[in-house]
Amino acid sequence: MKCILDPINAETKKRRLEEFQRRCREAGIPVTNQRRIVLEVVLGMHCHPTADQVHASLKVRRARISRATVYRSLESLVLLGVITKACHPGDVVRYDARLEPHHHLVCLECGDVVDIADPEITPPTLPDMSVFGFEVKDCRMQLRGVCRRCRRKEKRR
Amino acid sequence: MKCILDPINAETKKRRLEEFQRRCREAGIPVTNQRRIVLEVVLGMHCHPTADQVHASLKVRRARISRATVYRSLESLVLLGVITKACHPGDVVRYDARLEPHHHLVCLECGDVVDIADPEITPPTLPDMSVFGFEVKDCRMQLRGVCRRCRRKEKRR
DNA sequence: ATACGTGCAAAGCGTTTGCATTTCT
DNA sequence: AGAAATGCAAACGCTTTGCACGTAT
Repeated sequence: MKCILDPINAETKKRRLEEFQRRCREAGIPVTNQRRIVLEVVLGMHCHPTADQVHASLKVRRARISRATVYRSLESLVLLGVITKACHPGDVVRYDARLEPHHHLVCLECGDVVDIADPEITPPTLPDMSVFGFEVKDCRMQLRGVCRRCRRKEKRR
Repeated sequence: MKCILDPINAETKKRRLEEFQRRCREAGIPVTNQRRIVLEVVLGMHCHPTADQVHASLKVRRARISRATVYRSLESLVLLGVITKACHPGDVVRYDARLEPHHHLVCLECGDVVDIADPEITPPTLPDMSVFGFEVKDCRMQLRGVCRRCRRKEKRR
C-alpha cells in the first residue's frame, strides 16, 4: 500500500499559479509579486506549513518579504480559495496547499499532520448537511493517533 | 435526519468523572479540586471550548481558579486521555470532551465546529496505518464548508 | 514529610494593526 | 490618478513559566 502523498508536481504548480491569477482578476484584487511568490513557495513546501515556516522558506529563496505581508498574503490566498487553512490540534495556524480530496494522519502528541490518500475510506459522495443550513465543500478523514517518532519517545520513558 | 449531538448527559458525566479519578490513581497524579472542577465544567459546555471560555465558565459557577491553572489542568486532562484537543482551522487551542466516535462540521469562514453523528459515513473499522509506524486511535470525518450564519453574511454583501 | 499543584505576575510568541510609502490597475 | 498592498514597528492576545506558597498522598 502506498498512500503518503508526494509533493505537488511541477505541472500542477503551473496550473495552480494560473488559477490564482484568474481568480485575482475575477475578484478584482491585484496580482502582486509577493502574493505570487508566497503561493509558489507554499506549493513547494511539505504539508501544512505555518506562516513563519513560509517566511523562513522565502528567506532561503532570497525573497525579502516582510512577516506581516506573508501573513496577509496567506490570508488572501485562503479568501481566493487557492489554499485552505488546515485543521490542526495545535495553537498555530497552518495552511494546506493541496486542494484535491485527501486525508490526514494527525499525531495527538506532537500535532504533526501527514497527507494520505486512501480511496477505501473515502465516501463516494459528499454527505448532505443542508438540513442544518450547512454547505459542504469538502470532506476529510482524520486518523488521529500517535506517530512513529512520538511512539519511540514513549518507549524510552 | 437527526445528527447534531446533544450535550453530554448527567449519567455519562458521572461515569467520566469516575474514570478521571481512576486514571489519576493509575498515573499517580493527585486528584485536585481544580482539575476535577475543570473537567466537570468542560463536560457541561457546548462543543470545543477554548481555555479562556472554560475559565469564564468557571467564574459563572463561582469557582475561582486562576487562568494558568485552567491551562495546566486542561493539558493534564489531555495527557490522562480524559478529553482531547479538537482539530480546528484557527489559532486557538480548543478541547473536545466527547470521546465516543463522532464527526465534525467545520466552518472555514468562522472556524466554528459542530459535533455530528452520522453512522452512514463512519467506516466500520479503523484503517491500519502501521506501515507508517502510525498507531490510529480514532477516526473523525471533517465536513468542511460554510455554516448557516456565514452564508447569510455572504448574501448580504 | 515530600512531591506535586496552585496563584500571581511577568515573559514569550504568533498574529494583527496603524501609518507612511510603494505598487498595481 | 486612485485604490490597494507593502514594510516597519508597535500593539495585541493566547499561552507558558518562575517562584513562593498550599495541598494531596
